[in-house]
Amino acid sequence: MTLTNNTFTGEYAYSLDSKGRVNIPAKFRQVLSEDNENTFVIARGMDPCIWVYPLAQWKEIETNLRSLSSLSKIHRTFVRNTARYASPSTYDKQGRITLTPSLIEYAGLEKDALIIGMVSKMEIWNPVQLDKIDNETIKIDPAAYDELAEKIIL
Amino acid sequence: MTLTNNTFTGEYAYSLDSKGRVNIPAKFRQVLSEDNENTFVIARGMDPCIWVYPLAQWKEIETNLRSLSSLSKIHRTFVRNTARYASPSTYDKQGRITLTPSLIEYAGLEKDALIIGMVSKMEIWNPVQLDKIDNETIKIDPAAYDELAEKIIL
DNA sequence: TAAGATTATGGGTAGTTGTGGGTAATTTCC
DNA sequence: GGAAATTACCCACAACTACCCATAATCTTA
Repeated sequence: MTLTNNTFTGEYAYSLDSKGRVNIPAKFRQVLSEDNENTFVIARGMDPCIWVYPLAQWKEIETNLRSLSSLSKIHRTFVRNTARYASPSTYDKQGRITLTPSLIEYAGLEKDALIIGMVSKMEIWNPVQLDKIDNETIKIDPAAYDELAEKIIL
Repeated sequence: MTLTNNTFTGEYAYSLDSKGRVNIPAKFRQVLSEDNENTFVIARGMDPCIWVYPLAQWKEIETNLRSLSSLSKIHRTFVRNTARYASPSTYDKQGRITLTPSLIEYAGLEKDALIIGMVSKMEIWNPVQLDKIDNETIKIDPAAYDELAEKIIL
């Protein structure tokens, strides 16, 4: 089964160990292209979860961030909020990355960690927290979905 | 784990010692290219913090400053305020740079120093002061912020 | 189904990193 | 020119992290 490079789908349940390590699903590692150097960049998600980018993907974001001049306050704030919580993590021989205490706290992670493929990146959730968000999602304005329908063909 | 050269991300809590020294995060030192000669240039940030540039990066800024005509009052003021408080600092065997009393005072630094990767430079903050700024950030135009996010984070 | 391979999880150890302080060289000032 | 103060360089220890190995669980394949 040869899936597209650097494309992540599916849901995996792992545990966070006492040293702050979580496994990266073997299937995700298998589709990683060489230029990612076995490395991911973990960052704060927009929801209370951790975003995990393949290194190459993150580098593109970095390039965009570099183009923002620090003379603008909103630029400074944006760069700070984005870069501040981002940190690279190479997976070990067992296929685990180490999360930072700051991100573990942000995502409210305890023993269980749910990893979700988000196509170009992945998310790490506390399963309990995700359930909560899922229930709220039902309340999303149907009109918003209609608007989306014009952009995405399902 | 080889991240892009001269690119800084993440947040690190260190302490300022009695001699005005702070550690430069090991990860930041590792990605420094040779031509920086283990040297940074520290300067006043636009926010109440210290900006720390790799030497090579600062040299580019100097070039840009030179191109600003002194005929304009705004230019003169800008160049003066930028150059005035800038000073180079080479890190010692333990990886620490020495800050100037003037900059320590400007950033309101005491015992704790928070170092933040800002991609092409880093910032040194008094954590208390940064918290304050963070709270003010909420007042930033959310629409402009979202627009930026959409443009930068693919 | 059984054997081998792969995957998930836990823990030990050596090397690295952060922090404090000491000493010699350099600069400043009277 | 010499004393005091400042700066640059060095050493030492404690805490932490990256790397390695071991074992258990799961999947693959013959």
